[in-house]
Amino acid sequence: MVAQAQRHSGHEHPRPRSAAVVDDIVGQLSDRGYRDTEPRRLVISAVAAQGRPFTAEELCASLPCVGRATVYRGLRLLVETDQVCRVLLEDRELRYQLSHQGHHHHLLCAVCGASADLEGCDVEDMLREAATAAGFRMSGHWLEVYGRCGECAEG
Amino acid sequence: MVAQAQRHSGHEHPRPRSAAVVDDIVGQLSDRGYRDTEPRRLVISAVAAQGRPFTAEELCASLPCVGRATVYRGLRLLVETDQVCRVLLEDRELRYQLSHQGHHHHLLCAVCGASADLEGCDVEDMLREAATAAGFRMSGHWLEVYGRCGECAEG
DNA sequence: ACAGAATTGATACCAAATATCATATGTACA
DNA sequence: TGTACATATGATATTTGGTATCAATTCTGT
Ligand SMILES: [Mn+2]
Ligand SMILES: [Mn+2]
Ligand SMILES: [Zn+2]
Ligand SMILES: [Zn+2]
Repeated sequence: MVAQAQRHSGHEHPRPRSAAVVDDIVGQLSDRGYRDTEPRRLVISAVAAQGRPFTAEELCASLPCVGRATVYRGLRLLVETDQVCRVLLEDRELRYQLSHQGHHHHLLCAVCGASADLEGCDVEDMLREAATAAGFRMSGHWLEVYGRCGECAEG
Repeated sequence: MVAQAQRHSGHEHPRPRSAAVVDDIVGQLSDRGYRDTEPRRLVISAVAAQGRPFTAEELCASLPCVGRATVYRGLRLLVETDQVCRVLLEDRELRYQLSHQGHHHHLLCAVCGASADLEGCDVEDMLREAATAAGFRMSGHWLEVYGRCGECAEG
């Protein structure tokens, strides 16, 4: 059974102790040898403040005091360390959001941009089997699911 | 059961009667009101000549006598009319290949770039169910499967 | 043929992202 | 507590992939 997990929508309440989230992520990075810098904290803080999937450019716009290159680098680092996951919209626009760890996929609302995680990827076995049947050895997959969230489906 | 379909690899023999493929596609386009033009035929012919997923830029390079805009427009038209399908690599590079009709997904070899179609998308029901459980109404999905083809898996 | 719509392609333009590289800053350690 | 030096930053230039313009050309139906 695929279970619904964290919802990311503009309607939810502000994340409790956003500073704690930042400290946690900075800590994880420190453990891996990455420095604790002011611009980095600003990027992480801005990421944590987003209510729904955001673009790199949106993040840049919300961080006028941080260089563009630094924002992009920070985002890449966060993705590489699994702190942030990438979300691909139907029009191929790339967005990001805080990761809730582990391999999972996204339900994306085409109307309001909200997303929900589909944790526990049950398609995995089916895909591996199909890949084997085709003579392939599967190493991974990418899946995004598009539709309308409950609110946007009404009307 | 997900079945293996057409293989697209550099190792296969040249497609028989490539001209027939072009005529067929031009015919389909004509039926929909699109004109039979020389540049269009050149684009279709080049598409049909590819042995594996190709980028728009690669196609442009192989068609120095056709304008870039025309190549892009031709490719877009072929995608819109389901003659060609889009393939997304792990690094987000967008490629194209002749479509074997209907909704399906791709098995992509990370080593040699070969692809195989997974026809009959059995994940559909599972995803719709999961989406419903999360309060979404699913309208579509995008799935790519990565790995190694039989040849590249050896060694 | 002809008219008129569709198509083309040179060019300009745009957005997203990366490469450069001189400067600034964090961290380990003497 | 200072210092050395690797790491990180950010202004800027560049690259990549793709779209908008628009005058000229080419199809297609009559
Ligand atoms: Mn996610
Ligand atoms: Mn395909
Ligand atoms: Zn919505
Ligand atoms: Zn291969």
